[in-house]
Amino acid sequence: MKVIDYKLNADLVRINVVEDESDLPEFHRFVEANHNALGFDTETDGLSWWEDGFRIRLAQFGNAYESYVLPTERGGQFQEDVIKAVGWVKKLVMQNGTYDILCMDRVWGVKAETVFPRLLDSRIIAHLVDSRGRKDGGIGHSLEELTRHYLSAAVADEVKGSMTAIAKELRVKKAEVWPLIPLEHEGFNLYAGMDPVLAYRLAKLLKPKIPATARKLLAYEHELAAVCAYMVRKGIKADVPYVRDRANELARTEVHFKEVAARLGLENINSPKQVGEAIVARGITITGRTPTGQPKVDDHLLKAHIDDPLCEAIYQGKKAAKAKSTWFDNALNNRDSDDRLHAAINSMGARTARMSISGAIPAQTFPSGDSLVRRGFIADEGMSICAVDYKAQELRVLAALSGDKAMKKAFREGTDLHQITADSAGVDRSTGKMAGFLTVYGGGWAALASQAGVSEETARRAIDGFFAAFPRVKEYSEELQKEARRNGYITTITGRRLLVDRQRPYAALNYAVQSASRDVTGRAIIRLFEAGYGPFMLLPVHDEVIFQFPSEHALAATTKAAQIMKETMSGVLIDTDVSVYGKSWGCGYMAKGQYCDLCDIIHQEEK
DNA sequence: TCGTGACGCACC
DNA sequence: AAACGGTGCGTCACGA
Repeated sequence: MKVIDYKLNADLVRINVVEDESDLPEFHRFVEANHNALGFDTETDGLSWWEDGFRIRLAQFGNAYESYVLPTERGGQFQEDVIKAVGWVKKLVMQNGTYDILCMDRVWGVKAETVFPRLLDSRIIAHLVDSRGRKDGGIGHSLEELTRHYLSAAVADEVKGSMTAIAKELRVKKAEVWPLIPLEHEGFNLYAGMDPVLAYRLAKLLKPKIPATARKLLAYEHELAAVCAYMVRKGIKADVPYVRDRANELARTEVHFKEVAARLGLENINSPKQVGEAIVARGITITGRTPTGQPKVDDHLLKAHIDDPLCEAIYQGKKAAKAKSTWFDNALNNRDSDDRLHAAINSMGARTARMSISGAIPAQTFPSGDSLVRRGFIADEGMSICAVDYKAQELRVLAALSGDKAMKKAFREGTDLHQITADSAGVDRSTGKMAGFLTVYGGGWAALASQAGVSEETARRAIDGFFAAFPRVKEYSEELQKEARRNGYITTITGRRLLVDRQRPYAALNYAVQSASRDVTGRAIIRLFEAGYGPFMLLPVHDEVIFQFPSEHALAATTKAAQIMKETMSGVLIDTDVSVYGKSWGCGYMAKGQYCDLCDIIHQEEK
């Protein structure tokens, strides 16, 4: 046994590094003495846990004062004893436990279902205490950020710095250090050994800080994280030939337009500076400015001058390059050995707790107008991709939360809400629609004018018209702002405390609506799981859930799922829509008349 | 060389 | 009176 003593403020923390099998009895005694609750963490090869040959190099258990580091990479008794301890400890305190649980499931075959019920996640607790990231003026939710704020800045610096120093020592990039570092490296052992201690301490310290109204969310958030992890574990099959074809096609497009740009004297289409200069040189005036005062070169400008060959080349070239790398290369590079892709779902991503879906399946950014990207995701043999989405989820939630009579009535009777706004304001429907959405986002007439491309006067009329049609919405927003000014935070309908910036009280309405909507989807995901839909759920995307069902039962099963997902909030039905796509996710996004080579049919309906 | 901020763009 | 909310990611440009 190697012992490292470390000072955390006034406390001494002892890190015991298991070196050979004769050290294991002492580890057993430690686990037995602490079997009610222990901090836990692993150190792995990297982040791509789905790759063959991926290793869990170290596993660490600890309480507030002591930890044990075990070299699981050496397999045998070390790995076996860690698996036993993981199965035995009543409460496992982890920082972002989803990651370690997925690793253990994949690498060791420790079923995630056996670990999640005993997880206490310090990140979930921290989010319920203060949902803001560091950039938003909060503490943040990473182990380093939480340690720095709640425990010790010195320890945060040292632990973070230690891996940077080791990378330097080994002459590799920081991201490459994990598979290379020797298991017995003392700095690595220290870094590893402190993690479960910090997670354990943070959970203990932060749990009492959860606002009383939000305490009931703790169990729910852990369940939700678990169901999301099960979806991540399963993954979605990629249609590799399709994805490869698109990547190659986009590469050709990119090369072509880069050559066009080069002939016209522009070296780098991705450099905003170069692009700006080149466009001005062609006699085009750039009026827009970025927040830092630079000439604004964006989609809007390029589209306005799409007749200019250089503008067209920049626009098309950039678009192709971005699409290729973000969606197609990403998919090809992150497949597992069965050509499945595994998203990273952060079940409490945003400050409103809205989930984020990123990594190998950045579903949040998939183009919604066509099948280009979604076509690359296919159902398993004999299955069909299906989806249930909420109809105008945020507006229905707004109706429920505000209690606006007219808005509730519109949803009850199925009348067109945006037309009501349009009629009230004397504007066209699309402007009325934008006024509604923009109001939920806290926007005003100026934003509407620039976004909808209408005059300031029309924009003012549209916003006024929206509030005239739905007067309770304005009152509700004002009530929330008052609450935010008084307390510095609002409490959502589910009891979540959301801090509101003093300078932006108008954001309170959006927070309330966005967060309540997220919880509508979150509760639905748990109901689906409890009803036995777990094996068929593939991915949540904000206001929808993607499934695959056996093709012969697809419509019936999706319809049943849609029933389960529906709920009534303050008398407003948060209604759902059913979609049965086909063999690929893209089948639902195909244009009318477009032929689908997978399903071997011509699509009749436009999305 | 690496990390980070700025920017732009894909979404809900 | 007015106020554009929330993400992830790729690239460039800059500074430690």
